[in-house]
Amino acid sequence: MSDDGARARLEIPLVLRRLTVELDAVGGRFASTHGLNRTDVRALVAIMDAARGGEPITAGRLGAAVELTSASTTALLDRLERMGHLRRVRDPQDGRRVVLEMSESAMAAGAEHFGGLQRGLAAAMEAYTDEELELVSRFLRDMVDVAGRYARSDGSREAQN
Amino acid sequence: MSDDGARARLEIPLVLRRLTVELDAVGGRFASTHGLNRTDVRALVAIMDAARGGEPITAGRLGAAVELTSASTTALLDRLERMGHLRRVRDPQDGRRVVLEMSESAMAAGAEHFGGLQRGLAAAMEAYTDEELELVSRFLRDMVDVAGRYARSDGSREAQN
DNA sequence: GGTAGATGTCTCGATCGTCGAGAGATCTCA
DNA sequence: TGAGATCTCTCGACGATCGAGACATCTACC
Repeated sequence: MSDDGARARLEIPLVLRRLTVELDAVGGRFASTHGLNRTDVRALVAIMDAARGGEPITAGRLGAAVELTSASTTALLDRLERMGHLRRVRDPQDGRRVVLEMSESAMAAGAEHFGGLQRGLAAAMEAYTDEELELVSRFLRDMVDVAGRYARSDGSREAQN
Repeated sequence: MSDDGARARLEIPLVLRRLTVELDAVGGRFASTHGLNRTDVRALVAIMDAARGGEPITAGRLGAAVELTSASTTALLDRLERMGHLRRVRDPQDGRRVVLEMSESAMAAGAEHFGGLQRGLAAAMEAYTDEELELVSRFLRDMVDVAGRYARSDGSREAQN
C-alpha cells in the first residue's frame, strides 16, 4: 500500500464526518431562516423523500422515521401544518391513516435554499470525469450500506456483512 | 458526457444526503443507548474533535459550535458533567474561561460504539485501490468545502467560489 | 353479520431542553 | 487604576417531547 493510499484510508472517515457536520449546518441554517427546529427539518426531508419516491408518508411512519413518539409526532404535524408547510389528508383506503402532503410553498422554500448547494456541488463535480464520478458514486453507496447496517443493528453484537 | 456519468452526477447529491441520514442515525443510536439527546451527541463530538486537534474547547466556543445560547450551553454542560462524560476546568491563563475535558469513560463509550462503524468502513474500503481512495478523499474534501460555504454564507446572496 | 383484538392518530398532564435578560467575575487597554 | 469588553452562570418562561390512555377504524375469525 502506498503512503498516500494509507493516508486516504485514515482520512476518509474523518472527512465523511466533517461532511455530515457541514451538511447538517446547511440544514440548520435553513431551519433558523424559516423558524424551524432540527426535528422539523428532518421531518420535512423525510416527507419530501417519500413524496419523491411516489408514496406519500403517513403520520405514524414519519414518527418512526424521525424517532418520535406518536404524541410528539402529532405536535410536530400541528406545528408544520400551522406554519402552512404541509396538509393532513385522511387516507380514503384506511380511515385511521393520515397521509402527509407538503405544501407548494414548503417545496419552493426547500428548492430555493438547497438549490444553491446543489449547484455548488454540480460545479465542483465539473472537475471530475464521468468515470471518476461513477467510482465516487459507487463508493458512497457502499458507505451508505455500511452506515445503514450500524444504524439499525441491535447493538447486542457487531453488524454483519 | 456518457449516460453513466450523467447518472452519477444526479445520484451523488442524493447519495450524499442518504449518507448523512444514515450516519445521523448511527449517532442517534449512540444517543439512545446512553441516555443522551442529539444535542448532547453533537456537543461530545465537537469536544472530542477539539481534543483530537490538540486544543481543548471552551464552553463558549462549544456553544457556538453547536449553536446554543450561553444559557443552554451551561445547561448542556451541567447534564454532561452530571452524567460523568466531561469535566469543567478553569483556564489558568484566563479565569473567565472554562475548558472542557472528556472523561475516559465517555471516550471509551464513543470508541466502542463508533469503532464498529469505523471497522465496517475500513472493510468496505478494502475493495478499492489506493489510487481510487485518494480520488474519493479528494472528492469528499471538495464537497466539504462546498457545503461549508453554504453552511456559513449569509443567505443574502449565493455563496461565492 | 358480529365481535375481539390490532392498528393509527390524537389528547392530556408532566418533564426536560432551550431561550432572553441580566448578574458576577475576569481580562484588556488606555 | 478604572471603563468597557468578554466569558460563564442564574433565573424565570416557553416550547418540544414523553408516557398513558382515549377514540376511531380496520382485520380476522366465528
